[in-house]
Amino acid sequence: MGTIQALRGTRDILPEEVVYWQRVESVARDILGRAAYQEIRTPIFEETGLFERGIGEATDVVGKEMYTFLDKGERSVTLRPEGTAGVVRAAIEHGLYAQGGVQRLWYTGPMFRYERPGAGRQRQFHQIGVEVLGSPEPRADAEVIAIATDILQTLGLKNLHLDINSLGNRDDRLTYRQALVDYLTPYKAELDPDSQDRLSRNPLRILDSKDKRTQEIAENSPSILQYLGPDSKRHFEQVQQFLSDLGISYQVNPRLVRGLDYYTHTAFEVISDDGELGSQATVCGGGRYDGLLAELGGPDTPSVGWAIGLERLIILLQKLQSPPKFGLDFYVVSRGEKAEAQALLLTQKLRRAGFSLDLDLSGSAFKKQFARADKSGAVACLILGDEEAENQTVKLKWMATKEQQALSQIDLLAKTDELRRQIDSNCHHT
RNA sequence: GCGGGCGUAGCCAAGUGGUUAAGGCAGUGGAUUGUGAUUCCACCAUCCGGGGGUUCAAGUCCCCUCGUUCGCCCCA
Repeated sequence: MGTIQALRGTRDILPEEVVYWQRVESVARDILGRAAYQEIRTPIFEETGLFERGIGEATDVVGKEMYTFLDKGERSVTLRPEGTAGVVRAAIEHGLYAQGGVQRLWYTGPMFRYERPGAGRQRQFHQIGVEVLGSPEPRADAEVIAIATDILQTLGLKNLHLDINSLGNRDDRLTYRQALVDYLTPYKAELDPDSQDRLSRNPLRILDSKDKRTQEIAENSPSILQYLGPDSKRHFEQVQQFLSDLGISYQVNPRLVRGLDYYTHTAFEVISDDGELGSQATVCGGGRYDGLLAELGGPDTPSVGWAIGLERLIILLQKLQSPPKFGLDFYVVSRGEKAEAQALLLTQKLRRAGFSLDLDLSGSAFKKQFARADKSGAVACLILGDEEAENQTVKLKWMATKEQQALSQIDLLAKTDELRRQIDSNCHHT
């Protein structure tokens, strides 16, 4: 068009959609607040090395999806591709772990990954996430899952399921990895090309290949669960027990592996069964990352967390609910120089008194202004014309009944309590 | 990064080589300068995402490009 438009993979969230975002944020804020989680805000860009060390250089996220550039001081900086690394960095930097046992934190904001955009996948996308630092206990795993479940449920989402798995500790994983490679190597030629490549690079990921033949082969592969040591096994069993106690249904999916290197023990995903999201059906993903703080130079601090993909969540929400309505108290109609001036004043005064008012600024004919008043959804209409301006009065018209009364502007402002009651009783919006 | 679909006004959308690019919704102005509906009238794309090419002639064919969408990869 010759005009500038939003970059590929970025988009504007227009007022109509923003109401959903606000709803998600307020539900999450409320639930997290009651669970004693504190909000943390970290920078949107960080030193590149943080992500290389934290997420893992072998991962696709780090290897090919980061927005990395040199700033004017020749530092390599990266737009954060996820939230955990920054939160952990901040926790170490400020010694948050030292302030007694367990730190419960949450965050929200934009993340950046250079990848092919699609439905529910943007280059700039948004997450809300939690991190519980300092508890090795399975109860912590269960708590964060329960909170995620609560948020999604409160928002009214349906047709979601929870998959969980355990990746064990470092040793468990190494042993298993070898066993898996041993099993798969004889089939190498039959695997799809991607998986052949992954055999040496990241064999666990072969387990959730979409290729049919690869799936058949993976079907009979050894399960990670058979390779968990006694402690890992016990941890995983306890997490499951707690989830059952909490009434949260889940399924164990031994093929669930996550693409970020820092995960240990519990890994989980909340997945939508609706078709809306296509192949990007994971709404929430997370797990335990016991080694990450130490990896980044902090003290040994077992931790667990998750992130919800907001774009995906909101796609589901929009299919489910009509947008929340903004309840307007008054629509102000005025015509004539004096009346328009008085209307402006009266409007401001009523706004200060706590009412919501839309002042028609078009200057068009009364008929048009009334038509707009009708569409605005306002409970009542305030009308000022030459006559009212002359007498310092105003007409109050109830939209639902079309009843109309004249009263002095002073009276109107004097009886705001009564007005409030009348509006509330006339109010059909929720 | 790879493979397929799509791209006409704010939105939906007809049009498939031939004069001035249907229609609907929304919007704007008006039907004797003050009342929400309906109706009526007028206006609302010098242009079909952008660029190039083929042709006497292109929104309609070809190429490139941008965007979008589906699948793969990966992830939330």
